[in-house]
Amino acid sequence: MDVKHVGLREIKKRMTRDAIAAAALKLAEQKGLNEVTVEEIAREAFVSPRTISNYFASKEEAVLAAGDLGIEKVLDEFSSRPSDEPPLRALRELLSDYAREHPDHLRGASKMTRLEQLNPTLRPHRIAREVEMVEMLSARVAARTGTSVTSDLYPSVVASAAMTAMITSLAIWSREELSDESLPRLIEDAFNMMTAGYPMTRQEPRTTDAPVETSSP
Amino acid sequence: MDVKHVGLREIKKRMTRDAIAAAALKLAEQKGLNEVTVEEIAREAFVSPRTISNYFASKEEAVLAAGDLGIEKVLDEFSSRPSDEPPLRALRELLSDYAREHPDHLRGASKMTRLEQLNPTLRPHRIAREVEMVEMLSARVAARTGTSVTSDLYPSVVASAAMTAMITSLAIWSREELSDESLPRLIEDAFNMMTAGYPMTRQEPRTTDAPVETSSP
DNA sequence: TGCTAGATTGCGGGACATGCAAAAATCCCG
DNA sequence: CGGGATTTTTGCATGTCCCGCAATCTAGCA
Repeated sequence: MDVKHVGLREIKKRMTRDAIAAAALKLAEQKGLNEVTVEEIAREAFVSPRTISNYFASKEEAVLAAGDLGIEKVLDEFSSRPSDEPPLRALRELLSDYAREHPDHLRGASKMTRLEQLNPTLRPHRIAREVEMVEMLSARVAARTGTSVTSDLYPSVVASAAMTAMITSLAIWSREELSDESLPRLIEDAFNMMTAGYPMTRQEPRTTDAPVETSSP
Repeated sequence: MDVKHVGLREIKKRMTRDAIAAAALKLAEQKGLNEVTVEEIAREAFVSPRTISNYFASKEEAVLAAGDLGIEKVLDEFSSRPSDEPPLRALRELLSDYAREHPDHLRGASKMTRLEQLNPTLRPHRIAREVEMVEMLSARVAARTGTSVTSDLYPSVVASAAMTAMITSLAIWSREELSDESLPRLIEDAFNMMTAGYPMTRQEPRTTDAPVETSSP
């Protein structure tokens, strides 16, 4: 009586939800989110405007739902790792692996970043979602290390570092239009930088202003 | 012709702005932000509702403006430091000093955290402001170290780490209702944890659950 | 098939953000 | 000191949005 019986109900619910999100994203990409009304989204998704309000608190959240990172799984994998392993090492592995295995998904998520620059209204909501992730991750880190989220710095600081590694890697990867293979490297670099205590990088020869190579093969 | 002539105009502008923010904060503390209309805020601040829209894009931003961290100055001080000093060391000094010298101001900012838990609508906006700070700081770090915000991980990662140190310290300091003197220590601890490469802290004796000492001298 | 719980819809009200133009306040220079 | 120029404040009107409520429709199950 809990999460059992994934009946047609739940399925259809998720379908309409996805339909709404997809419609919102599509229209936002076409015209810019400000020029899109919920009524249009409703038509595009074959639902009533009222229904949209039932699923999302705002247009923004609808759009955001379409470009989700899908990292929840990573969280679970993290928890089922040997707990004597340093959290940041585990997260480095998990996140770079994730980037290796789902580049397409992350391409989608980075499209969202573009959209965001075009529609500033999206920013607050997207960032809020990130912070939610950080909080969930903090809880797991705390559980793993026997520390407290409310009174110890450690879990939040570590979780935030991991998310930062992911996000800034994604940002650079997207801005520079790099290849799929380079994202995992970026993520690992970011984590390494952190676990090395943020050494001042007297510019490495390549990163400064000369592009690695032309990105297209 | 730039920032000169701080005429009566500019002064009054800032005054009304502050008045609006203060009014919004006061009412939000009383009734919860959702139960407060812009019209009420307008009455409380002796302005027209329309004027509020001239200054802030939403109620939320008005409230937020009242609990600002006021770290802009720190940014400037950061830029005028010897640039051979590692950024995180400089920021550790600057931010812990800031906490030492303006605990009252930070108390105010931490009140905002409480309000936020009561009014979830505030979260996105507040976090967005934090990210703005990170971006400004990233730019300064980049300028300092000769790296690029758009193509190097370093500046964003460092800036984000610093802001994380500040924010999580504030959060714990506020939740645990610690003394004024313990905030700078927390901040320094956070930075030290980072520059030490996030060692797994098998709980240090004091931070876990025993308060440092009674806060009153 | 028929009953029940859950989902969708329509309607209506309250609130907000924004453009525009008029009115008030401030500034600057003669 | 005074009057024109500039900026800020204000009122009004419009379009949109969010949400509560009640009615309708649909899936689930006996």
